[in-house]
Amino acid sequence: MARSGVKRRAGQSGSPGSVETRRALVAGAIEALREEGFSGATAREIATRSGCNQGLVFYHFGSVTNLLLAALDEVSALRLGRYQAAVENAHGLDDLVATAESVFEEDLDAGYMSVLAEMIAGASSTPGLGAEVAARIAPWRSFAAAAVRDTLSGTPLSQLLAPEEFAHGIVALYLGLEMLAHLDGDRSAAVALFDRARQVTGLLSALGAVSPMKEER
Amino acid sequence: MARSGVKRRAGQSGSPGSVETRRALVAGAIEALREEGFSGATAREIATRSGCNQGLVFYHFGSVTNLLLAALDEVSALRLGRYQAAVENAHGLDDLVATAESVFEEDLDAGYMSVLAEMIAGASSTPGLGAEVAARIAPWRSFAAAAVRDTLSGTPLSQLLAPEEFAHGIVALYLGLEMLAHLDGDRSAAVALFDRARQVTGLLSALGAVSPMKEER
DNA sequence: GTCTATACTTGGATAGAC
DNA sequence: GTCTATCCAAGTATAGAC
Repeated sequence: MARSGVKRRAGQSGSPGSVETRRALVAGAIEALREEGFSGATAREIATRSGCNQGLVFYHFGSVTNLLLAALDEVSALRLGRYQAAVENAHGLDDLVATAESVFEEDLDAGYMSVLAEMIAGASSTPGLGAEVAARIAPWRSFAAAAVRDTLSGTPLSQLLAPEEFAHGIVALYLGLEMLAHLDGDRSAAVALFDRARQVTGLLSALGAVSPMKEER
Repeated sequence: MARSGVKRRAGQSGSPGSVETRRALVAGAIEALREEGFSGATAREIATRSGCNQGLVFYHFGSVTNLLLAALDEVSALRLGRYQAAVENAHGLDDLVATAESVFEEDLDAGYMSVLAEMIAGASSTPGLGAEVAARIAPWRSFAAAAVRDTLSGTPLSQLLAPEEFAHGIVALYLGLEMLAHLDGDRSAAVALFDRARQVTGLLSALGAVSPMKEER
């Protein structure tokens, strides 16, 4: 129903329908995680959403957990690329916050952060899953740290805030905001917070605490 | 195994063992949510941890979901009381952050925030659960808002930060920090963040942006 | 490579004995 | 009020036909 495309005929010619099926399953897993949560992302649910058979989950991924991790990989890579591009185009702290807000809303719409949140929360129920999920979050932490470092470098704030610590806080805040927004289907509180943050950074810039860097280079 | 007490003999005298059993089940549910996550908090798992029979879950609470909500109620009331007491005893922004840190670590040790996080994440898989959980989080938001309001009132910062917005951010940050800390079993990043925050608030106080209020009244 | 059928397990929920 | 037994639905996983 929510398939991204019509499935190819099976066992045909040289072109492996395998790739198509794997894609469909991963897409279905993302959808299931997003809409039904970790405990609702079962092999049968995913198979239905993928438009393919339940047995294929195990043929291609060996277990539901592995498929969910593949889904997390997919989402993580996709979004990390998007964030990196967005941050690169942002000039100064002000613009960075504005960018953060728009990408946050993008995530909320597409439910990408939900996938992450569900996997983190679900990790406690499956032995070994925690480490796998943690490994997939590490790049996010370094990404956020690099962004913070770049933005603050050369400003007085860099003396006050350690990038790695700050980055961890940002990731945590994102996660929490998305969970709360998803819970009651109301993103207004999160949006208001971003707007307020922009006000504060605007003020900071005006006070000269933060120089609008990149565009002056 | 992790029972808080030995179970009383059943169907005895006038004193209702019912109360005891309900308590045990709620305690077991909290434990299960904390250690096995939402999807691992099954009737059988809870019953085992409670030291009582699986059928009693349904006799006393009608469904597993209802029991989990009762567990959330319990945890929420318990912790909200603790937070309120702690914040009342805190003087000024500095002390407030220090208090926040110690209570955060308390939560982490006892796994109270885990219960909340699991219920929020798990809400997506059970229709109607989201609203129930949201209703139980509302008091936290108001509490945090009141704390922010009290602390900032009369300071220049109160012009800049709206309590409700800020409070929402704090709740989200707490939630995110606890999820990340629980994921890799490492709270050091969160602790470092709190320490840094204390540094910043210390600096703010020194700059006179925030007056140490309550003790001057 | 995909589908159907099926074995096996676990979980929610109820009935009836005590 | 509690326990045992049991039903039924759902989930993981595998075997074998196509």
